[in-house]
Amino acid sequence: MRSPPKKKNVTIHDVAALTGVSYQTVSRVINGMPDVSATTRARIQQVLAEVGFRPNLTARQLASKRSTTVGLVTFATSFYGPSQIMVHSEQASKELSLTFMFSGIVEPRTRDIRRAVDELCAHQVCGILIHLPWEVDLRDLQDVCRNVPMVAVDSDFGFKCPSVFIDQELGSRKATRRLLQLGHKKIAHLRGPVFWRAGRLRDVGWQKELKAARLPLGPVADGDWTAESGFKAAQELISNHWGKFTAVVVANDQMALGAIRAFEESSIHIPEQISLVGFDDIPEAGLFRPPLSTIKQDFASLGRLSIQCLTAQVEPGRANVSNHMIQPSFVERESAVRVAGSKRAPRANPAANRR
Amino acid sequence: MRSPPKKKNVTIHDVAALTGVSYQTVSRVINGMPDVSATTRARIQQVLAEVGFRPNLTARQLASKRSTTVGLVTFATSFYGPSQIMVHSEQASKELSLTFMFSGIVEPRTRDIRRAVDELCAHQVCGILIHLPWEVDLRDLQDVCRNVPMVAVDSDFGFKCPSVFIDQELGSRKATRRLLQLGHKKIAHLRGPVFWRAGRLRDVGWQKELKAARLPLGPVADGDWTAESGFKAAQELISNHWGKFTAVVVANDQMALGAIRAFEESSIHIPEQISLVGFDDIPEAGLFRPPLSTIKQDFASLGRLSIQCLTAQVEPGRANVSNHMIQPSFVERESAVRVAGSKRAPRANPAANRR
DNA sequence: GTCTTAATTGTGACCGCTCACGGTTTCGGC
DNA sequence: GCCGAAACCGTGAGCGGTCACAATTAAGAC
Repeated sequence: MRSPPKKKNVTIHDVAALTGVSYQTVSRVINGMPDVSATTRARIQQVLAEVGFRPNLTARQLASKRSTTVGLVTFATSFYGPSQIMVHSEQASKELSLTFMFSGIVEPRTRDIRRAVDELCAHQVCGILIHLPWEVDLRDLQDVCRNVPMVAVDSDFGFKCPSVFIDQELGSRKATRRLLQLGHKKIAHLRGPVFWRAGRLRDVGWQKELKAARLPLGPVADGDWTAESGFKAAQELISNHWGKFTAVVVANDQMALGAIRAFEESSIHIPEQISLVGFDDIPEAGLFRPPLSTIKQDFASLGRLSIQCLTAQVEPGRANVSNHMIQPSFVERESAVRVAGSKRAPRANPAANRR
Repeated sequence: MRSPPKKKNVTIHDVAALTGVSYQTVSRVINGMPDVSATTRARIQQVLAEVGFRPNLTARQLASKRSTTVGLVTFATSFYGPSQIMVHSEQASKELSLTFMFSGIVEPRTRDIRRAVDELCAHQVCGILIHLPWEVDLRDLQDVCRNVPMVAVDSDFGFKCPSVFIDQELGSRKATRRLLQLGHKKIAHLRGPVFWRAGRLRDVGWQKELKAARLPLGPVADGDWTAESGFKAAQELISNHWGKFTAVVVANDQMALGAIRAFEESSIHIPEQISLVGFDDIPEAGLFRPPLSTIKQDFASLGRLSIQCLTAQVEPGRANVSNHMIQPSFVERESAVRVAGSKRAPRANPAANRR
């Protein structure tokens, strides 16, 4: 499991010997410090390149007590959101030339999370990104939090912590609102799991938007984010609540795919009979039948802001517990149309939005 | 960018002082070494827990010249395959309690790859996993390869290197073969980009299987893995090659989704008129309309084998340039059926395979 | 020419830990 | 009562860097 003693790497002492200067001078040119004459600097630089010197970052980290590594702990990486977060925060850290350490956890139990955080801390990361899509109470992790800079990425633990969110509730409201604009009055909801933050907040958004419009809540069915669960939930809606809705807000695009299939199997036409809007805007959403109107989350910004929020804690102006909030946007396609018998025609040319 | 001097962490010297023993003794109990009396061991262990001691892995790594970190460099993480590889190799490394470092690259140019590898080496990883879906010639990276253990994950550079593959060609042959079994004689191919290894090999597999059956190659159209490109490619097939195929092997499931839509827009029924088989078995494939018959790749095994292959290089029995090959499997659903006017009925009950 | 100052370069200590030994005890055996 | 082997515990060095100085040299100033 552990690698054996390495074949020797070249060290600054080696190049110092080769150049006939002291190791400190070599260190200076490596770090671009002043106080080295142009000629020796050039000489050293040449040797550096020749021997392919690569600084030992663990040694540097140990000596300098500074780190250029960030860690991410996350969960459920097989889903679209978490995996997007992973990819984009890595990219963002790369842009700032930070190395990226990743620790996935299988079950969001406190001890597993603590283990992941500990592992990262043991490696002396300069900060930790945490994305926990479930709503878990991590108050007993608060001590760890104070020990190392961290930011919650679209996650909410029981305690205050610098964080950056995508406004799930707003996204869901936008979805519902569009349906409202299209004249729908009876709007159902295919929920994600409500012990997921996103699941709960999207549910809340749907509710609030309907309440704001002084409309009753439509029927609800639950899923688990998968297409299969969307299929089943839609069947449930059909058999138990048929006639009680003309549109449905679906918690994510995969479930929407399953739902579309369920409606089709019951010979219910989308969007003629039932309008549908999804959430996520996965790359395939534009090629569903019909192309799916949905809510787009800007994960690239999320990643970038998260890293910025982290580095901000580390640099001069101390930890301003900032709470960024990113607004998702509505993407119009063809799965949601004006309710039958309503006046205005649906806006937008959906064909342009296939992708 | 770099974190400032940390607030002091507890070190083995601290706990040594607290317990009244030498740092070496503390080190011994931390590492579970013998030669410590049960009583002092217990005492130290207690203090260890009390102060929440966390060994500084960078220091340990530096002193011991051993590492427990593996690195992955990869590309195009937004696609299904690469992201699966990322997730599963992380899980596999976690199972062996190795820490996972990740370095994505934006463009598979030699210098970018070299930079990523260098970064990982600088962090003294004990080995590197490389997944490069493009076919790039990395022979001038060979020197680096010799410096640190590495394994190619479903990738082929210009030089010999321990590696583990999924047999793309076989997968494609299996897809084609099934279509053949169903009586199809004119089989088209919606290719992925052929500068991707998987794209090329799947193309080759399709060709070889047809040749083995002494059948002519059907028409071909190219895509770029996206659903949108599959849509366009299928349109091309329809307008330029209609009548010249009764089935099509599609290079991945996303493209298949697009293709299905294209056929449907032209009022061509799947599978009654055209049979289709995809590649990847993405979680949604079972909810396509019709549910997609496809080829499943076992990424979990790929990840596990990759890590094993890495650690094998590090441990006793030296680098046997092993080339594992994982066989993908055919998943029967409903998008491929017996060609019209052919005898036997299609096998398997597709409904059972929805997910 | 000597002194001051700035520009270079070198030295010792140390980061937190491991490694290879070197000391003490303890205790049974004769 | 002495010896030797366990069993236990401690010491010094060093991993590959950085940091805070000290030391040397070069360049001006008078």
